[in-house]
Amino acid sequence: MSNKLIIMDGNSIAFRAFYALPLLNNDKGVYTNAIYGFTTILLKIIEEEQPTHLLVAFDAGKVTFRHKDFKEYKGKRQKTPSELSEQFPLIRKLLDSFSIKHFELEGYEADDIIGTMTKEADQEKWSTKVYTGDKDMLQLVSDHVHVALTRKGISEVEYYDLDKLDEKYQLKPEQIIDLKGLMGDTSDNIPGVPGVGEKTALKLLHQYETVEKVYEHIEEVTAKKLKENLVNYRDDAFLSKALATIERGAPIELKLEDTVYEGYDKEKVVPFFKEMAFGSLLERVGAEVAELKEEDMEEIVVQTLTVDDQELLKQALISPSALHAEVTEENYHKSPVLGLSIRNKNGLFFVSNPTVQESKDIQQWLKDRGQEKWIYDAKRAEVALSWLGIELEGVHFDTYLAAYLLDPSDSDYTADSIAKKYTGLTISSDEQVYGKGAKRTLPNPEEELEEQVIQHIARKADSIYIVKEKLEEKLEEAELSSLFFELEQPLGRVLAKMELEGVKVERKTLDDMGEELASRLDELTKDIYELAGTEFNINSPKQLGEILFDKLQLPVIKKTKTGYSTNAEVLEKLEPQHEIVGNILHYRQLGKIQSTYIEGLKKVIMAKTSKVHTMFQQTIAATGRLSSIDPNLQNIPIRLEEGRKLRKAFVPAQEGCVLLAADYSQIELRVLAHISEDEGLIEAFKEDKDIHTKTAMDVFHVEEKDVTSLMRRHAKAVNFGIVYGISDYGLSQSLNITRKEAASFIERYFESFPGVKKFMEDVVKQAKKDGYVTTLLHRRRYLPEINSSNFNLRSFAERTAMNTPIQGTAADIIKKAMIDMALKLEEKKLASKLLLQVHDELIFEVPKNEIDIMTKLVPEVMEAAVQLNVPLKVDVDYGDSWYDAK
DNA sequence: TATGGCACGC
DNA sequence: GACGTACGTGCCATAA
Repeated sequence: MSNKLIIMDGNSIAFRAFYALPLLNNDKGVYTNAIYGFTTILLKIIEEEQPTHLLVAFDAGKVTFRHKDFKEYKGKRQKTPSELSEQFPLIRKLLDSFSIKHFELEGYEADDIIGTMTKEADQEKWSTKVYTGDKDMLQLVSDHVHVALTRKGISEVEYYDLDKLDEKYQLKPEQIIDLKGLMGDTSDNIPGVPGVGEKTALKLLHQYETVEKVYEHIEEVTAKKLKENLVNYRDDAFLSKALATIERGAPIELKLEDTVYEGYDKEKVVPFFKEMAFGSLLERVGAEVAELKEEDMEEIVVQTLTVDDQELLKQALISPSALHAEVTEENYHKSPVLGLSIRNKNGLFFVSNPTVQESKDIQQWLKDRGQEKWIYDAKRAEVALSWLGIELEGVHFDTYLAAYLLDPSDSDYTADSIAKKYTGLTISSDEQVYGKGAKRTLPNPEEELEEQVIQHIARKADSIYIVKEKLEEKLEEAELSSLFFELEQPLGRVLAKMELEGVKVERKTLDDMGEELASRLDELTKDIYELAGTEFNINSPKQLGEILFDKLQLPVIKKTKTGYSTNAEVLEKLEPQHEIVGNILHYRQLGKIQSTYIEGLKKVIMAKTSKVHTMFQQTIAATGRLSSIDPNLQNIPIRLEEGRKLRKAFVPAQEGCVLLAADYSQIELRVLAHISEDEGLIEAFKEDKDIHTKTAMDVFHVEEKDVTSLMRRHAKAVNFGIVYGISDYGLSQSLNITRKEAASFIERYFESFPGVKKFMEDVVKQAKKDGYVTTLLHRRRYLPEINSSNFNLRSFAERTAMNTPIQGTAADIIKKAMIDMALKLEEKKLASKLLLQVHDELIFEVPKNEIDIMTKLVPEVMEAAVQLNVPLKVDVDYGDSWYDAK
């Protein structure tokens, strides 16, 4: 078998991994992100390359022979953050556990070790590949030696052989040194020639091949400034070239054969992964240890309730009890309930679906609000049971919502991970029991369940019973109890009723619109094919890119990582250049309406009732906002008339009703005025000024009458940026201006609203100190990256610190308003119903005889949801469809 | 089946 | 040493 050697540039890969991944730490508080990333790459290499020999080279010592020639070498480089340097010993330990050779040599860099080893390997004609993030290494490429450069992220790499190098730079490997000699390298503090970047350097090298030859022909260089710089910085050019040259004859005792790799021993790797808490990687190396199957778990005693066993029913149906309803389908509006489990001081009980349906005792207990229940995802249980005609009341504690409030940035609130996270208790996940993806098989709800499934369902109630106390304590500690008991849990009930009520959507209206769209799309398609001179899939960005930029030779504005960018922003710039572009934009617009909204909505209308029943997700957004799925009713078009017409299909379900929409005007900016106590902003809202115009007046120092529409548009975008926490880059994108200009807009905004500036500074400081930010109602969001040494991660966390109190408080307010409104409707015995929430807007179905009272009541209640130091303002309108309630 | 590009809302 | 920029949902195409 032929030899295959892989050499990893240890420092470079570790750096890459460190900066590509968030600062993970394991349960001991040790940072592990670089180790984790390093391990993923390593596993990938082992799997994909199947090397016979493996070596990891590290830098050693701060001073290398390069410093003798140039003491500023790597001078400007910031010192390695401690969060990373502390991970290096563990990376070595990782390699030891894999029985992989690693090597370092005092006074030399990893580059030189790699240079020397690859030279030997090349002579022996070993197929060799170097994994690194350092472009310099491209100088090592030869027939036998290839280089894999890490790209974005950690696992994406780009492979270089001689052909690829020629294709990309039209250079030979040895010319990489010349390239760097001319252009320098700021990260290593290698000077190069001022004013010479990659483009110029490549041009020179394509013409003259080497630095030496460039100087031999220096008189031929016509560009005056360039020639001057080349002449003046001649020494730097040669020095830089020397510094960039990788040593290929370092005094290394290591022999090629010493790097032999014969596979790793699971017995050694598994303990290390466990120590690092690399759960997912354990699975990847096939550690059976992680596979806790239901049948392997200790069997627990579960008593199955029957309709007649009064004695057992008496034990099971008490207060308080943990209750779990196994609702298996993702969409709980159309899911069976496999059964219930109950855990209390008397033990653990299971109730099959037929028993639930039959037993009046159980149903009575379920709807008795005096019988306290602890539950996981009460809304799911309530809605699914409700579709079966069974009521659920008396939920005192929902572990799902509690886990969300305790850490709203988490992405996994499955019952098993909550149990694991808060009590260390291991129970099976649904995936382990039912399988996932195509292999997911759910038990037939008509048939008796297997013991394994009953155990699984029972264990969930068991875990709820155990984890509840812990969660309750934690909520109290984090001052989240009232948010939990008075806001989030009651809101869950309100949402359940909204979802169950559903919204009527007229299929006929959608059909008609769909037909018209289809024929217009047909026309557009024909025109586009005609203009393109060929038929292609307009929906494929890849094919579209080829047509626009290869065939029609339109200028490339932006690239994505897979090819040309063809998004609306790009197309709008190209629109004047070719007739086809406008057609494509229009096609996209109509196509979106057709596929996502017309066809998408039709799929989810329940035939019987003509209604759609969304699911409001209460644990997704870290700011506290809701989201809506299946269908998403929070993104129905409104901006453009063609899409807005869709709203005509959303109508009252009941005869003699209208739809009423009430939206908060500028709620986020009012919240900002309140929190920041900025005088100018407060006054603007007290006087109910047009806030964007007011912003423009202050930022551009003009009178109201002199505010142009452009100024207002810019001011509006700045306000938008403040509300959504976008960066100067984001603002520059949305206004199509330079980043500098955007930054100066933001600066001028802060000058005009000093209170806002102070708030932003204070909240970031506070977040750095406490590690989290809060909203008006104490919602909390942790920002572990706010003290990161990584500029990007830190900046992002800082913007989040500024934005979350604003957006989160707005979310608190409308949630409170929803609860208040639900109470009001009940109290006043009104027949009006709350149907939808769209972040700052509530939609009701209102009988005509209640229109007068509701148009008054809804704004009143919404505006009084909380008291701020500026008024809240609500606009209201109603009509025969959502379209007409504008 | 997973991922990327794109577009809709706030 | 790298670099990517409110969020969430859902569609389509494409690669794996």
